[in-house]
Amino acid sequence: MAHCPVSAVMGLRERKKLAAWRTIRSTALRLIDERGFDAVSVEDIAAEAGVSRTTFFSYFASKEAVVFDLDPDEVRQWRELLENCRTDTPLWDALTDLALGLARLLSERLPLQKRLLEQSPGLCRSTRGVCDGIEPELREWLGRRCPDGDDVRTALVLNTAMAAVTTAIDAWDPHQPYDRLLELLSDCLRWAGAGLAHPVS
Amino acid sequence: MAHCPVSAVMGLRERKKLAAWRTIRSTALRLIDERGFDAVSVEDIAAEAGVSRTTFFSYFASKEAVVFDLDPDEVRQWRELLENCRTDTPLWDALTDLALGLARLLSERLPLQKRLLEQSPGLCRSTRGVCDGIEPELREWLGRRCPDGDDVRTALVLNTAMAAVTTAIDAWDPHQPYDRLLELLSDCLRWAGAGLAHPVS
DNA sequence: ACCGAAAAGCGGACTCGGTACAAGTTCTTA
DNA sequence: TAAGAACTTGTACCGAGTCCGCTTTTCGGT
Repeated sequence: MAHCPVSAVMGLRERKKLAAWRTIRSTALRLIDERGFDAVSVEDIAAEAGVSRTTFFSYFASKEAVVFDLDPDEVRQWRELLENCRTDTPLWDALTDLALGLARLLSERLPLQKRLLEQSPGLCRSTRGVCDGIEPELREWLGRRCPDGDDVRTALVLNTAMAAVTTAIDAWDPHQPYDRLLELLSDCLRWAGAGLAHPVS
Repeated sequence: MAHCPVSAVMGLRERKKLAAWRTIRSTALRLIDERGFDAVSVEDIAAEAGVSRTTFFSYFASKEAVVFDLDPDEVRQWRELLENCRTDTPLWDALTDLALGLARLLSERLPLQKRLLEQSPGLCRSTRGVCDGIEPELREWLGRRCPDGDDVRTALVLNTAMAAVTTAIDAWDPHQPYDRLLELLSDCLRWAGAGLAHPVS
């Protein structure tokens, strides 16, 4: 089997699993886009995707997760981004680069997610946001990078960076060009980095 | 009836309502403290408080709300804090004062809430946090104070301040003295105000 | 003191998200 | 090819949250 690259890397099982994941997700996004988050039940999604409700929950931990979870490919790329991150640049610059890199990575999915958020009140009230999925790994990365730093300060840096990213995504209108989002991200991170107590620079 | 101060201000109806609110809330906090958030159902709370499940939901919009909602008295004091806020001090200083004032206001309830959060995984995953209840009014206050400011920057200031407060509350151990929390709040707001890109000052 | 209106409380039925489990099916691997 | 792991499925169950029709309590005017 060594001559067949795909099945050498991924067995049939894994390939089917990924396919099912993507079928469920795309089905869900389509239905939610059509009817709104609250008007689509997990049953509907499962039925339309040709799986059982049980199976849906074996792929996604919650109904919101099907909107916000990252594709395994995206997770892989995000991990690469984290690993290839230079360690000699100042921390805040590194975080800014990561945020912009992530935004480029998600350029396909983010506009849709933004649209769904806007037209689904139930989704806004949800625990999760567009970029919450990456937080645990980012937190771990930060801990590795600042092993002997003040824990409170490290947590503050992370939470503030997340707040800046959230603010930028919030402020962005999905009808605007994607570059506008990158601009907002860059602005928000620069402002937060420079200090909100100072006047605009 | 004008000679009776209490019933002049609040009719029997209102007084009963407030009493019921406080009964439900204190019952809920006691049960949750004893058994943990996830092991107490709304039924349990309602039964123990001597009301029906329906009535519970007429007082609190969700199960989490019974933990996080502010007492009407606290809301009143918080509004006074907002109104009496000086308009000549720099914005970030005003926000810092508000945060510290709020923390003093909630000194009774916050340690308990923090304890409940620590021992109830279901509560952590919740949409709401300890200080989310005040956000809408704070946002409105901020809009009134900066009517002609850049919307994105204003949103960033608010979100960052909230992140700083959340970080401080997170970092605080309820077994520590309450002054330690005020210290953490002050530190986090100072750091965020000075800019996370700068070294510690 | 009484009456009609408004507000609050109640029980019950319902929807839906999420979990547990036991059985069946499909892939892997030795 | 057979044992066994991984995946799917139906069913039953729990609890949060909503809706509705009904009764009880409070309020304002007479």
